[in-house]
Amino acid sequence: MSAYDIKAFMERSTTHFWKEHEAQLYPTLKQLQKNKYVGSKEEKAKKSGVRKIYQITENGLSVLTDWLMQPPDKITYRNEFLLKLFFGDQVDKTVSFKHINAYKKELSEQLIIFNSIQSELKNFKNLKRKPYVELALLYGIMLLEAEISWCDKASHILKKAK
Amino acid sequence: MSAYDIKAFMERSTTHFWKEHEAQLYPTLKQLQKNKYVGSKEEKAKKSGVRKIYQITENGLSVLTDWLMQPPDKITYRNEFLLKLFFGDQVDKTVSFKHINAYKKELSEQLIIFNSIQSELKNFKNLKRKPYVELALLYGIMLLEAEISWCDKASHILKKAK
DNA sequence: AAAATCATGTAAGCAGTTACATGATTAC
DNA sequence: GTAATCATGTAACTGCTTACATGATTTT
Repeated sequence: MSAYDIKAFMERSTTHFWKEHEAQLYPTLKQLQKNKYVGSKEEKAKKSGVRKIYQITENGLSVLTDWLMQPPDKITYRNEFLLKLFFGDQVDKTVSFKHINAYKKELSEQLIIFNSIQSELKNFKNLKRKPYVELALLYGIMLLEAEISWCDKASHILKKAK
Repeated sequence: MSAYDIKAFMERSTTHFWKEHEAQLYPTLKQLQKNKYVGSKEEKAKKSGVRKIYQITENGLSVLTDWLMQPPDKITYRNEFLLKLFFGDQVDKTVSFKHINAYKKELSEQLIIFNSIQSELKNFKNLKRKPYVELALLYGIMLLEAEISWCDKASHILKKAK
């Protein structure tokens, strides 16, 4: 794939749990090539100039699978929404209600999208990767549902608080 | 509070949704003071040297409350666990099972901790901030429960996948 | 005697973000 | 004609992480 293709692929598939900026993608691929984890060839681009097509090397694949097999690193999780809510006593209570309601709306919209992706996925019968896509999607759906139900409880807690 | 106090406070309270490294804390406070958002005075430290006690200024408080009132920014969410699982087709299926089981174990241990914090919190009767602490804690508990139940479903999906 | 706590920070390197720059083609 | 798509990247800045440095006191 080209950097551009990778970007499009990520936007379609990993965007909800892993994003990269284009400005990070180009130098990263260059670095990977320097380390011989990927090779590249050039093609005529559809509209102008050249497309650089990258392909993983044998060594790159072995490094990748090694990485996939190791337990995931604990990476920093940050939730600005919760941070603001946690210090909600510094502002008027209506502010927290607004934040919760806006958050719930976003979550609900996202859930609709995930549910429709799930329906579409059922039509793909002979996709080898299907169960792995399903897992990630189900994770998204279940977490969204939990967050939505938290929103309702949270509003309730705030309401009865003096 | 001093930088050291802030660090201790964060570890007790915000650690599950916002962490900062000490090495970030010291220069950040310096920057805040330069911008007149905080002032500082020096005290004798308990064990050796001096303690720098920071206090928010009027202007700092007004900037803070303005920030609290604005809807949260969408910050990058990254989940390395899901990323590895998503590409689970590149490695043996047992690898994904292991990842899921290890993840579930971690979540369960965390849930026990959160539940005990929740029990303790009930004893604090006249804490003004209590409902806001409760909200954040409940969020953690509900999300953990959802993730744990996802783990079981995920194992099941993988089991019936060829 | 060693490790943890209290308390301050600096330095170096890597990662992430935003803005900028270029240019053809295609869809509205 | 304007916006979106295809396709590449660079530059400048900001943020994050790891390691290092110092030193007294208290707990194990």
